[in-house]
Amino acid sequence: MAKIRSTEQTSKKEIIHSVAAELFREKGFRATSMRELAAKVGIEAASLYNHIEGKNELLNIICFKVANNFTRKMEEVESSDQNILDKIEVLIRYHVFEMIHDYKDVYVSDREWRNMEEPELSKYREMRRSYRKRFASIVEKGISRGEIKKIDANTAVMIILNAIAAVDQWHRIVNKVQSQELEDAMVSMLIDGLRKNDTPS
Amino acid sequence: MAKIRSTEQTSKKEIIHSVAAELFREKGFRATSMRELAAKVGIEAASLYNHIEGKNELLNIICFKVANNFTRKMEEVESSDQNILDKIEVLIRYHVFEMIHDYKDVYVSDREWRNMEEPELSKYREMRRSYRKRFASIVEKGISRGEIKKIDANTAVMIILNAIAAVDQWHRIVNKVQSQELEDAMVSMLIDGLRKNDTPS
DNA sequence: CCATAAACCTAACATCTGTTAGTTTCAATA
DNA sequence: TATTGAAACTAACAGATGTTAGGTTTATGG
Repeated sequence: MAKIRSTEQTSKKEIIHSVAAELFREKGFRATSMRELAAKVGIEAASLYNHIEGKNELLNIICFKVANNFTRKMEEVESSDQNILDKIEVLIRYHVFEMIHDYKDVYVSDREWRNMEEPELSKYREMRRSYRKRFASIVEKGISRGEIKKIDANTAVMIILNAIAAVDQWHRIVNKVQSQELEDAMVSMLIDGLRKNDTPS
Repeated sequence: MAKIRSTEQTSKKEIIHSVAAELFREKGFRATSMRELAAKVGIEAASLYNHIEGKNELLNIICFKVANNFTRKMEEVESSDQNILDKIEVLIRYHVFEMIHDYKDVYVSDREWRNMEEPELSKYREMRRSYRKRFASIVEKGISRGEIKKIDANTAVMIILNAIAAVDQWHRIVNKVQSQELEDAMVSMLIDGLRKNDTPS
């Protein structure tokens, strides 16, 4: 049917999405042009539109894919019967895992979501808000049960999420340090930061 | 000399810089147009050029102002004779302080510096790299002295800096929680996360 | 081997971008 | 009151942007 009907394993559409995520991460959504994206894929800009709807769609798909993953995990954690600090540890480890295995998309969804347009923008904002709220609820339960030191739950969640969140140097560090070691360091610092000090110095 | 020779206290140049920082923070550097900036200042786009050199200059000034502040503080801390955990606490408190009192600029310098052009871009990158390296050196000394748990120093610095770094919700949280309370929560979580557990559970 | 249709191309559009040129305005000064 | 000069304006530039229109290539199924 076409020059390359459907490439070996990954379709051209997938390639475009992957290259787009890479460029969005590297230069930002606004700073990435369709001509640049096309060039990196190996075709002309106009040809992109045989595979995708437009530039905005590329960003939308990235953002909602990531948001859905985290929402799904949150539901799983909420319905488990672990104690609070274990729940938080599971969430932290999941963030690190996603960061390592889906780096480009997680980074882009975290830094470039503002560039979405309505109505997707509002929907994404709401998912983000909801996730943080549910995370904070877990922390608050931990405080009331005495497992977690008295601290503002929203602040704690903000600290945790940002600590893990997108860093341009993340992948560089992953290559130096073992990813398992990184995950443990993250958990160690953040969980110990939450834990109530039974033996204050 | 002119319609408004020099406004009450703040010059028009200062107003432009302030509005620019606000827009850059809210929408990003690339997504902010000179016409939009001008409209918010209350003049035409071309009139901006009576006060500033261009769009890039606006970003350069913001980024280097912030970078210089942190570099200065780092020198101060390095030459003090506090113990390691106190040094780190001072740095964390300074980050929080800057974040609260110079929110827009700190946020922009953290998220939008990529949009600078050479040679400023390289210079800024180097300042950033240097700051993190010096921070990591402090952490490493803390580890070798046994004040800090064994942890990869670069990872720890990355966690700390990102935990504090630009959050869109930062100022909203500041309004709810007392800023002093926020600072203490930050220090509590991050310092306890570093501290060596003498009494492991 | 021909019809098909996906995938590519070139050309162009309308709009937005940062910036410059040249002109006008007007309060302060001489 | 005439001169001055900062600060504003209008108009326009040159280039980049996302996207569309319309024609061409190419591999395949009948």
